[in-house]
Amino acid sequence: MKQDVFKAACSTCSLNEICMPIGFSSADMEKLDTLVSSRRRIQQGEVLFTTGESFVSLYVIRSGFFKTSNSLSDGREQVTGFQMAGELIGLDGIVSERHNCIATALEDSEVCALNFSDLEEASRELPALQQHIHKIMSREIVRENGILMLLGNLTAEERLAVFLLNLTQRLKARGFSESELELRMTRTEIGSYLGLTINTISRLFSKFKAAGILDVKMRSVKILNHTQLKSIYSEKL
Amino acid sequence: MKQDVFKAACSTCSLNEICMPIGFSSADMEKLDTLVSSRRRIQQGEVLFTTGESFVSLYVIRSGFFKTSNSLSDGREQVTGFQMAGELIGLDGIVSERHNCIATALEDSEVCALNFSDLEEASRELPALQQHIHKIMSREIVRENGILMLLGNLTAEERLAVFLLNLTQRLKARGFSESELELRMTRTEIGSYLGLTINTISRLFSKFKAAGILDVKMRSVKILNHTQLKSIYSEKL
DNA sequence: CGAGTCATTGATCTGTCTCAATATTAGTGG
DNA sequence: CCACTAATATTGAGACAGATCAATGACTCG
Repeated sequence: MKQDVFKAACSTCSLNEICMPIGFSSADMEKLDTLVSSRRRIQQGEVLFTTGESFVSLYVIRSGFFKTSNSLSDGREQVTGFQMAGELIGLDGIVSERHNCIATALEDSEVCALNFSDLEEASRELPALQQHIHKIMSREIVRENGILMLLGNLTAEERLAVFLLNLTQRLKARGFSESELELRMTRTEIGSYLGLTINTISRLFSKFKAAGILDVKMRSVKILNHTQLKSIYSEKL
Repeated sequence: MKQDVFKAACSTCSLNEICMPIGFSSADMEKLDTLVSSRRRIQQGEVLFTTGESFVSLYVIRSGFFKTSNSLSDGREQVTGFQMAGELIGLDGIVSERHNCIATALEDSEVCALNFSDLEEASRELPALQQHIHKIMSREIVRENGILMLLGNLTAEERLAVFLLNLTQRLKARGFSESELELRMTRTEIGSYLGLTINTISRLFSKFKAAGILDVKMRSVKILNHTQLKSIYSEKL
């Protein structure tokens, strides 16, 4: 099962998160179609936008996988999120009208650009769209709250468990297996996201493997014991 | 200099962040005044809203000081932010229509409740308001990105330095001294926010004091050497 | 096949936590 | 105004999770 073979139909595609909030008439849908100003293909490793660039559009991932990150002047980076098909990137650019992070494709991807001014205009006429935008932004705030909790309170083991469960849950919502996944990111990137080092991540994978919780072969991960993985952190959350 | 003696006039008051984005006619301003459905006084230690409560309004802090936090089932809490006059709380409630954190007053405070449905309705007619709301939400996302960076990459010393500089900067923007401040939160709360323990915070204050950077007497902090405080982290950010 | 990137694993080190004792402050009622 | 109590803060000693350093192994791609 691969993550890069999504269909293009709107009803099943990545856009549905933003295009299809409940309560949309087909007339509304037509209006929405005009918002998608362009589609872009982004190759693995390519940067969709970067810090400081002027902000024009939000991007919905149509297919593929991205990371968002910030970098410190000493070269280190902080990964702030991983996004998959159907998810939106670029919200952090609104406040200053400049992008505030780096969005990098972790596999060959396709995105739809949504001109933000147009989106604002359309949302004035479509309350359902307006509400949807607010909810998406609020959801991002809540998501980041969750990571704060993770970085502030959880042990390395717990963090990796939460990370894997979150990934598989999102994949499941997209119709993929919840027990097998192909990691799109390096150990270093996972580590940065979780506030840990590559060594610790690697050791934890080995540990989980030894405990019979996972089967890990490089980027391919199989969850053998879902219950046990959950129990690693579930007493706390 | 105290933080609880803000004037009530709209032009200088806490509301100006949301009420006064650039480009507002006085007719627009009138419409905005109707949005403020109620004012509430919250005593120190009281909870303004808590996780799970149904979300109706955003709150602008008119005077006082709040913390927002989440709690884990084992009793520990993660402080996700400290808010002062003019700042907005409650954005995390939009997505699920339930509040997603606990907002606690750290001193006697006064807030203005903004009914969110009314706000959405008004923003359909006032593009400047609409844009302002989007920017406020985006700013919150960027703010949290900054904390992720802090928790993921900085040492304890650097975290406390960033924390103090951020606080004084915000106080300065409100007309207060940038070198003297009265902490409204406990060491434990600072620790939770920065992903550290009370012991570490206390030790750091002592260390900064010994180094001549700060003068600390319980909750009252004086910054003696701003440059040195900045230099603790500035090479990285 | 070779070079480069990425991952694993061991040995050691260190920053921060934990535990515990003590000091300071704030609040309460007599 | 003072004693009593609870909450908060400081500080030391020791422990430990995760970092760092370094060597090796595995995979990828031209």
